[in-house]
Amino acid sequence: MEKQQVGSLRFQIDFSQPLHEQILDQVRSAIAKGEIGLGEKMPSVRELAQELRMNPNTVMRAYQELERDGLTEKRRGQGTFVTSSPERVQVFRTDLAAKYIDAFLAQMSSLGLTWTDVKAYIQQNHTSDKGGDRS
Amino acid sequence: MEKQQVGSLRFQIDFSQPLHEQILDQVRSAIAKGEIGLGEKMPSVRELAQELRMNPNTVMRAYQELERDGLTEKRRGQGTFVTSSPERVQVFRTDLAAKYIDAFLAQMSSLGLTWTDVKAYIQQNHTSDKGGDRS
DNA sequence: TAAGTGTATTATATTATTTAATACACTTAA
DNA sequence: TTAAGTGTATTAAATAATATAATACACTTA
Repeated sequence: MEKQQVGSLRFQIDFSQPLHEQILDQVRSAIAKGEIGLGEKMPSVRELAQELRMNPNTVMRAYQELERDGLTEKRRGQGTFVTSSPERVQVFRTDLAAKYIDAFLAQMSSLGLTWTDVKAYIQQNHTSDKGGDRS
Repeated sequence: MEKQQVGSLRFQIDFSQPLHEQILDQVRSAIAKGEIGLGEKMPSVRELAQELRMNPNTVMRAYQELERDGLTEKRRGQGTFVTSSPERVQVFRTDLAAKYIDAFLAQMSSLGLTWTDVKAYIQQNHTSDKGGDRS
C-alpha cells in the first residue's frame, strides 16, 4: 500500500499481481504519461531491486519486456534509458489502448451490454468525478 | 479452440487462463445473456466435468463462485439451478459491469488517455463492426 | 584497475492450479 | 428399502508460475 519514489519513478507494490507485472505496468504508465522524460536514465536493475526490496532477476524480467515494448534502450555498461522517440511512445500507447479496449468491449458483450449502454453508464457515474485521479 | 455444447451451455476452453475461471466466466455470460433460462437446471458437477474432461473439483470451484454471485441455487440431492429472480441477474450484471468499467478507466488513465479520447477511438473503430460478435 | 552496467545460469522455495481417489449426507425413483 | 444421482469435503500428488539466492561474465567509464 505504500508509495516509493525511485528517481523520477513512483512505485506502489502489493501482492495482488506478480511483482514483475506491477513494475512493468507502472513504468509503462510513467513513460506514457511523461512522468519520466524521453531519453532519461532509468534506475539500474540492481538499484531498483534494492529500493523495492526484491530480487534483481524480477526487475530484469520487467526491464526486458519494456525493451520489447520499444519503450527503453539498453547501452552496454551504461544502463537502461527511456527511448528518445516520441513516436515510439505514441505507437505503444495506441497499440496497448486498442488491446485494452478490445478486451473491455468483449467483457461488456459477455454481459449482454451494448456500447450505448456502457456510454450512458459512464456518462452518469464518471463525468462529475472530481476526485477521480488519486495517484 | 473447440466449442462444446452441454445442455443449454456452450463452452470454449483453452489454456490461457485457469480452467475454473473460464467455466465461471462462460456460465456467467450465458446467464447474463439469457442463453440459459431462469430456473433452468445446470449440468451436474460430475456431468460437466466429464463433458469438459476435467476434474469435478475444478468444476465445483466455479459452481461455488456462481452461487456466491447469486446466479445459481443448490438443492440438496437434486442439483444446481439458475436463479429464478431476474432482479438478481440484473444486480449481478450491473455490479460486474461497474467493476469492469472502473478497471478499464484506470487502464486508460494509466496510458494518459481521457474518456473523450476513448470515446472518439471506439466510435471510429468499433461502430461499423458488422462482423464483431463471433461467439 | 575498479566500480557499475546488463545478462545468464543453477538451485531452491513458495504458491496456485489441477488431477486423483475416496467418502458422506441428501433426494428421488424403482 | 435400495440404488442411483445430487452437492460437498478431504487428502495426496503433480505441474507450472513466481520469486529469491548466489554466482559469474562481458562491457563501459572513470
